Amino acid sequence: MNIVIQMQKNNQNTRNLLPLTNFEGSLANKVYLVLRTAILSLVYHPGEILRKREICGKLGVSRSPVSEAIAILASEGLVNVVPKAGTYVSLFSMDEIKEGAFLREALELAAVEYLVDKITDDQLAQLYQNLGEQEALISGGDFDAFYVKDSKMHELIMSFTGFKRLRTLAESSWVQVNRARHLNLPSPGRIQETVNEHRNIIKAIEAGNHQQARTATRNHLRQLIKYLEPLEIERPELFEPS
Amino acid sequence: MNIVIQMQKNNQNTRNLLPLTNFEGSLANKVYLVLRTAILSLVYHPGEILRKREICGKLGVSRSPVSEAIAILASEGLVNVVPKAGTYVSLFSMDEIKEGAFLREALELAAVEYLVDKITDDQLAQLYQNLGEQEALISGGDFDAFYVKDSKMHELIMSFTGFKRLRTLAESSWVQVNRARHLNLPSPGRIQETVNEHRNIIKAIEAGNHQQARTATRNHLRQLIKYLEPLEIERPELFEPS
DNA sequence: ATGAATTGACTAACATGTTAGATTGAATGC
DNA sequence: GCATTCAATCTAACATGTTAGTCAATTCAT
Repeated sequence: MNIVIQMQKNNQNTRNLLPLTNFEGSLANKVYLVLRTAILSLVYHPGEILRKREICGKLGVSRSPVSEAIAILASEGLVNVVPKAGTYVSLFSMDEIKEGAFLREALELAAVEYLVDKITDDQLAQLYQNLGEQEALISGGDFDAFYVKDSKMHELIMSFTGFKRLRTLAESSWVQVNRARHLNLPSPGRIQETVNEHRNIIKAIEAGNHQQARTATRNHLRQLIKYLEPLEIERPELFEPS
Repeated sequence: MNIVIQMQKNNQNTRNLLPLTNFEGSLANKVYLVLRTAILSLVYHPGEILRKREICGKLGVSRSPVSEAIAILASEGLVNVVPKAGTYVSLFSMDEIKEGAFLREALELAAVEYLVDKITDDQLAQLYQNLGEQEALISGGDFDAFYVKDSKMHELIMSFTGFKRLRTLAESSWVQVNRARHLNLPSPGRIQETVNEHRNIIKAIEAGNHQQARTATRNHLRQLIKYLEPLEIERPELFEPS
């Protein structure tokens, strides 16, 4: 018995958490970002219990900032707090993933349509610059590097509206989709398709065509869901029973 | 000096906070709802400092739940936490109000468009039922009662999508607009117009007309902003300097 | 073997003590 | 009279102690 407990402790202690110094802001905010990163990259598995004391020890902080961090994670839906019992990493839920995709689509469609009338030449140039960098990565097969550029492009579009909370909100809505994305590797041909979809969006914005911009954006965002839907059958243990 | 302080304390102690028992959930959640209600109804004025100790005393709780409540209010943008200095009720910001309106429009347009294809007969009946109740209130001039029905209708639309977070998110986005709304009384004729706009939305959904549903919803949501824009000039002390 | 009851370990929630940084306003120098 | 300094006072942030609810393993009765 003692041996089993010891093994669990070892497994958890050797778990790979980023150091607090990688992040900025209050201690609570740093802890929040550390935990969020760990949950999104599946270092903590869906359904797993989150041990406050272990986190305190590993990060060298007291329970206050950890509690505050967990409260924020709970409001985002990344963890599930059971009063007086424990905090658990949320299981995937296909309903929540679909809702996240819906919210993201709602926000991004509005952003794109807003930009159709208001985008500046400089902003357009930045988008094309980013698109060029994406193209340069097509043949390399470096999915991670490509994904960074991909995210960056969506961030650019959000920030160009000038609405400060929009980006945060979109990312927070998208978070479950983003976590699920880590479960499967993208197919090689998908990168080329993605770049084409991105180009369609930018061109429609440039052309000032509302309807086309909406269609291109919607089409692009709905691709990912297609790849995620089979996961519920392939990895049922990570999903909420429905 | 002592007299002045005493007067301030009296002013604050007689302030009208709802009792904790009006709300449910954890103590922290109750405190959050008490404070949120007070801020939205302008019991606490924009720019005013929020005294934790006073709140603790008045509600009979310790600082922990109050701190957690304030953290959530801060994430919503209703208060402004200055580290090691103080927490202040956020000033109005026309930019934030416009952003709130943008986000709400994005979400509600998506919801309405979603419902155009998926609404059930029973749901439509509920909307018409609500619309009838609105009509009954037109002549009475009871703005508060009408506003309850108005909010209820938008809630219905959001909930009919089946997306659980959508309603919360829309309300949270809208919160600054909602607070600003308390600053001016609606004009009597506006109620009739509002009901007409609501009817247009429902009819477009019923007709299954995407474009018309979008136009009707957008048109309706953009009315309120027109009434709010003059406030920045009429009540500059409540707004952030821009 | 099986199911209910119980107990003990674990946890979040809450209370309270401590620290450090910001603000304010009075005292000081010019 | 006016700017500057500096100390008293305020606050959020953080640490730690306490309480009470939950859960799971084990025991005990059947």
